[in-house]
Amino acid sequence: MYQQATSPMARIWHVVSLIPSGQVSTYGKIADLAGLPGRARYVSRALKLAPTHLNLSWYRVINSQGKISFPENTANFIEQVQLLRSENIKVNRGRIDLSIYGWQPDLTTLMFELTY
DNA sequence: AACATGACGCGTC
DNA sequence: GGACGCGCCATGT
Repeated sequence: MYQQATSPMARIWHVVSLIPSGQVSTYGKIADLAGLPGRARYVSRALKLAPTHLNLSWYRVINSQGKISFPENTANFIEQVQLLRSENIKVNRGRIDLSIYGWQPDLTTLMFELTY
């Protein structure tokens, strides 16, 4: 908002770290909040490249259709389902109800946490 | 330099 | 819902 103090990827990681437990967000929404509208694909790349020491809750990010983006029957898919369910999120065939679990960041969060 | 590839999104049919 | 097409752009070949 005042300057690009951090790299685009670092901003993405930051935003993802703000998603509360038990809730999910989407690639596109994360991109918007990170100041990268239209860059959903970049978010997926950022998650893949995220250093493990960040302990990022990558599994809280799904696609805009409310579905897990990994193909079913892949290790990643299985793991994501387990992690989501461990936070009491209902997952049916890779689908999550965004109207129930979708993260709705409030103004306070945006103003005090996203002042790049 | 040129082309292909994504943990994507959106409009259209 | 599903299947395309197109936009997006950093990376890899």
